[in-house]
Amino acid sequence: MRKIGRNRISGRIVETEAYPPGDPSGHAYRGRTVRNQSLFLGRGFAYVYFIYGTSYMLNVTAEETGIGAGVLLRALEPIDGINLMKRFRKTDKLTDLARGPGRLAAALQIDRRLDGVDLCANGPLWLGTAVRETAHIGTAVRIGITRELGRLLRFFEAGSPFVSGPAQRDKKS
DNA sequence: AAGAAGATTCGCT
DNA sequence: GCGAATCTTCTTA
Repeated sequence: MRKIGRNRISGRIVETEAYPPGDPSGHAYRGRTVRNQSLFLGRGFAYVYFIYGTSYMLNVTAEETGIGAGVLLRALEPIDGINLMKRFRKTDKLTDLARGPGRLAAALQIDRRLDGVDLCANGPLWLGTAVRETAHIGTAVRIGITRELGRLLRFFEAGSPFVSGPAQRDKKS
């Protein structure tokens, strides 16, 4: 859920990737830095960073205070504020509004100012409640990383047209 | 102090 | 499918 002034933008999370403690591909692997300090805040905080000179990424922290770990939000199924998302994303195509982590952040107008926000509090960005049940959750390898390639730490709602990636194959099935 | 790599996206072929 | 765009951080000299 995202609140900008009087407007609300929201979507169902349909794709995530886990970056657990000790993962060499995770940003917390080499310890706390100025950039990644939000990862160590405790559970349920936002970790936002800028990458490739083009995109912001949004993570939800996932471990107790002092332990760096997070879950990357990779795709949303748009629910509220669709017209606003279309404006932010400069496209009218529903399935392109938040399919991919950089697009998701752009659709919700997320930048560094939201780094460290408590996602379980009354603020500009938070985790809401499910609007409906999730279909079967598929499992696959993570996208765009160069280490720990074999681990099945990407999760997505099977069959959803709002999920990113080449073929949404469920490696586990 | 300089260079390379990075949890990506977009436009063009 | 391929390469450019473009900023921040970490590594190496």
